[in-house]
Amino acid sequence: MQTFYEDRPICTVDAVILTLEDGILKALVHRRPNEPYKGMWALPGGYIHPGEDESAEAAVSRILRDKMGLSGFYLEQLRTFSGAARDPRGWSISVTFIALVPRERLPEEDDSTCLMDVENLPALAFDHAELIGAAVSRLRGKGAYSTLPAMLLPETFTLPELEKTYGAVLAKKIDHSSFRRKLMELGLLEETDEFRQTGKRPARLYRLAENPKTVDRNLGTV
Amino acid sequence: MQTFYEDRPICTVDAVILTLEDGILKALVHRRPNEPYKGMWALPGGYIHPGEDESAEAAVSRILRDKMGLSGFYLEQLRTFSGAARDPRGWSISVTFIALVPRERLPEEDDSTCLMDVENLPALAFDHAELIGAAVSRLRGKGAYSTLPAMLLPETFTLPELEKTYGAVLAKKIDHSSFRRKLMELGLLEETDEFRQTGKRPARLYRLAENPKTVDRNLGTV
DNA sequence: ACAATAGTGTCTTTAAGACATTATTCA
DNA sequence: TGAATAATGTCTTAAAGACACTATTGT
Repeated sequence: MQTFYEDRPICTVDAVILTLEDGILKALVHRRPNEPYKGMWALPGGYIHPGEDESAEAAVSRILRDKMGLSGFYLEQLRTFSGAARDPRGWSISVTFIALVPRERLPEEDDSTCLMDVENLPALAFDHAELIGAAVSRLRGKGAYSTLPAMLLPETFTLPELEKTYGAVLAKKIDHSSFRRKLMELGLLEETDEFRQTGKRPARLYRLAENPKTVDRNLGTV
Repeated sequence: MQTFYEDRPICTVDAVILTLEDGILKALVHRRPNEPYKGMWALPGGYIHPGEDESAEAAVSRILRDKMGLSGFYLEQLRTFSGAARDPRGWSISVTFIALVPRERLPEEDDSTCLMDVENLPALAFDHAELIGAAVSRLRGKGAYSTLPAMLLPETFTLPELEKTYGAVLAKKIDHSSFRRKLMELGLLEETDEFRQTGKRPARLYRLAENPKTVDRNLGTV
């Protein structure tokens, strides 16, 4: 019976869930409960269910919802990894996605779920370390020219928080004067009349303006 | 027997082959010789052959080589389209690629092969019009910040040719003074000591410097 | 000589970057 | 009142954009 499958690849989706914890960009991994790579850290993912899923996007949404109750987060297709070598079960395709989720919406860490510093990954199952690398590159590349990093924050946030987020994502120091200036000139933010106090002086809360996400100006200054 | 396949999607690759003809950005399409959509214009593509192909990239390379003798061109993964609705044969995945090929390396047009102006597409099979749209957006987006458009030209080219190419890809007028200045300052080009005469004064031929393809400065001025 | 195309020079505007200053809170 | 964090102002530098000019060819 297995032979009937030989000419159709195994089709899976995987998600690189990125978040920010203590100013560090981290990826969510879980211990694989089954073979292959049983017990190893791996990205959340699973088979596409043609009977159930409208598309690969729908498949990954279903899996993240069912496995960890996530919904309403930023999701974008990264790219598709494929080949005979990447999965011992056979020739496989993984349509891979990036999810950006604020830390507080992710589950707590336990024996089977962990947030790994993307700069310091252990050995992972399959080619999952490569997938995380590709996701981080994409986020860094787009980050300086879009409001993508803001997807790592809750709906409202202060400018210092946003600045720190860009700093962590782009791995560089942000000049807050130019940063604010650009955000304001481009109309990327919407002011709220609330404030949040983390340190001394309270900071105003903002939310993203609905309009565009990608801009033509570099938001991450050196 | 068909039933055994039900839980594995159909896996195909498709290529959006873009080229420049008479200053117009065009995509290569061919008439489908078989059902479904027999006789309709469609992108070149085909099934992944797990026994034969190392990866989806290898599959699309094989198909373009076998179907039209193409090799050694610029190829990059665009994204993966998937779902139950896009192919009447069943739930399918198309790993889609962009190929940039100089016009003279493509076959002549005939009854079954045609170059279509990407701004003016007829009805195409499957979701192929959408795939072309996505490819053009990607090229336009990356084009202003990389030497990607140069992949539409032969190995050596003149600066006026390159300028026209950027103009066609980005659909805007290029200021040749700034354009030259940026290319030179960034060291993107390598001078040859040959010239080509198309109009009056002969123009020097350049080739791309091997180094980087993506830069941090906007090469396409208004 | 002149039309046409290739290539250069220079000025203005705009964005980026650096850094100093003012403002508001808590202890 | 002073330490800490939030927010603004201003000057310098660099890139983008506009446009005029010079250079080299064929007719």
